[in-house]
Amino acid sequence: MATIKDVAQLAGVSFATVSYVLNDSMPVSEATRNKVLAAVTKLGYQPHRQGRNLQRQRTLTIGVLLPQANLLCEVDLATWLLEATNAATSAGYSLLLQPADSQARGDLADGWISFGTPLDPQLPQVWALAPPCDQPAVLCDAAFAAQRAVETLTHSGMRRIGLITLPRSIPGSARWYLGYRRALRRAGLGFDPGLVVEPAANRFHDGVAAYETLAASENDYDGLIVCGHQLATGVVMVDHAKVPVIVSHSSSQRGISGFRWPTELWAHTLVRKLLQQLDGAAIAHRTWLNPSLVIGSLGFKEDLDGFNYV
Amino acid sequence: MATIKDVAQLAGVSFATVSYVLNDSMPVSEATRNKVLAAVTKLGYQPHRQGRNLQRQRTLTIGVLLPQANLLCEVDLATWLLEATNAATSAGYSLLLQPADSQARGDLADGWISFGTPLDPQLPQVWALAPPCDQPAVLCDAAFAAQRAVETLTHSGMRRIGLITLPRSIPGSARWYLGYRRALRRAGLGFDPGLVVEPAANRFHDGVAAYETLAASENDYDGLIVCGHQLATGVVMVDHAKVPVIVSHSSSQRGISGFRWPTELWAHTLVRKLLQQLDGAAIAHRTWLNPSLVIGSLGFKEDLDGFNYV
DNA sequence: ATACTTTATTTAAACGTTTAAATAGATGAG
DNA sequence: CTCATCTATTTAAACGTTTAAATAAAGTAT
Repeated sequence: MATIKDVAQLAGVSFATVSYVLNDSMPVSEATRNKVLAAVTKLGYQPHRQGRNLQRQRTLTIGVLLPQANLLCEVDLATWLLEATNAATSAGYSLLLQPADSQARGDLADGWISFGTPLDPQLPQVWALAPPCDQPAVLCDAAFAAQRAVETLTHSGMRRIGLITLPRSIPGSARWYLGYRRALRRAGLGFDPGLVVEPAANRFHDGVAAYETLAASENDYDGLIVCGHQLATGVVMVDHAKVPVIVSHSSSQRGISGFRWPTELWAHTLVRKLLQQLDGAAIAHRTWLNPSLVIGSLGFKEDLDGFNYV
Repeated sequence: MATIKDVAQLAGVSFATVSYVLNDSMPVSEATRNKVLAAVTKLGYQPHRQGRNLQRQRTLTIGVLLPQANLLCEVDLATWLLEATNAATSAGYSLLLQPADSQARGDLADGWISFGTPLDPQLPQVWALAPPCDQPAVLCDAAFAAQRAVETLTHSGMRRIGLITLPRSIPGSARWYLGYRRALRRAGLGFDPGLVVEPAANRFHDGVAAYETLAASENDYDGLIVCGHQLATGVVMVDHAKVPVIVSHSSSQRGISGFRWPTELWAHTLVRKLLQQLDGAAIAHRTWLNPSLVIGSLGFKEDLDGFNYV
């Protein structure tokens, strides 16, 4: 592995000059610059991260605090990580994984991000140590989705909207409920507890069970919202498409309406914001990213005329 | 952030002595050792990773090459990463994420691992640069699962076993097919192409379609194997439980038999092996981890007496 | 007591880089 | 021709650690 000294020797200059060329931190004559660059390419020289960091007091690394369990069932952690990695890499940084409950964060990274939204009151307790409070707040809110779903249905004339929530043990579940209630209030509709079913767990057949509970009850509903990928799969399986259904995750599986979560954009934005913050820029206090509703082809669009959401 | 010099000063010794105490690399008298340790705890000193690495030529970091798409549909990348992180952290290492197609790997990490199995011939082409060929081979093979599934069914007297494979576009799909054919051969059963259906894609309703194709064909089958989580969900949804079914992923959703993939153990073992390799130990050429078959309660166990797999 | 060994500690060099300060070389003004 | 000014380059210190080599202090054999 070639060092800066090898480059300097080959180019016949001092290694400080090489550094100046590479960092543009001092004026260098055209002639020497060319000599240096030639030597760099010839040797395939790449600056040594550790050595550079030692001086600059920068690690060129972004830490990711990884919770022991996937906190956010709206978004796929793998996709999120991949996109965060891409964003970091293209800025010359790399991503360092650290368990959220581990001790030493210290000087391993210049800044820390975490996978999760600070909105849910349940979330903080998952972090053993203090949460990364200086993380730029990029928010992607399930309450928005719930609200949007309700609005979509009420704009189309529905008045009694059923909700199959996530079990309350799941972080983030409260946001769905919150958005649902808020939207009902704003639409001037009353809240009927009989229209809300909370499944026992977040699995396929819990969705089926919840759906059957709702259907068997005397509560009539003319629209339905289902949270959670697994639950929704179960519901869609047994649903008779009598009323419009909106699920938490758009899926190509069937023509059901659902949300597309901006996972990639979210990760990307979070990393970019952090980098800006590290550069000393004052960043926006909060950035909101909204899931978008994808209208399906099945049992909904056909029933509703004048429907203009995309 | 306290440095080793601060500790040395407080303890009234040279900073080399501090280093010796902390690394046990030279004999130190009991008295000074105590003085040093007291100073360390008092200042909350933690050795600076970068500085240490510079000298040791070790980064104390393991790189993970992250493919742009999840290669292995048997295993959840998030779980894998989390466990790998835990394993690395407990050994004092951290995990660094790098896109598989990025250029500079160089000196960012002491060793590299990747998510994927080197068994499938399709896999290498996903890596833009050379695959991390010195990665310890910890293998978790879908062919084994397929084979085991066939054996389980044939041991119970089934003779005509249907297979809903993964689409061949998906890396790893070939392993299922391979194991299936191998097991048939070993069981002395002929191969009937009519019993194998390859869905168009790896989605819920492709599973449904594949199942219906198989059911509608004139080919009778007395057992069924379904690969892929999504496909299996679809199949299970429409299956009438007439014949025993084994799916690729055990799931608590319903009492269907399926495999549990040792994701955590896999990640853990891979990291441990790499660390041993870095320490200069000669490690086993290949380590095999096998998925275990979880027998479900539905439509299978009841039909088969004398069933002793767990 | 002197020389030799052993043990505990310190000094100093090294790792690969950046960067402040020093120096050399050229240019221009007096 | 000398001095000051500017520019291009080099020297050397620094970052936080490890570790080989040097030193000091003590113990043991002669």
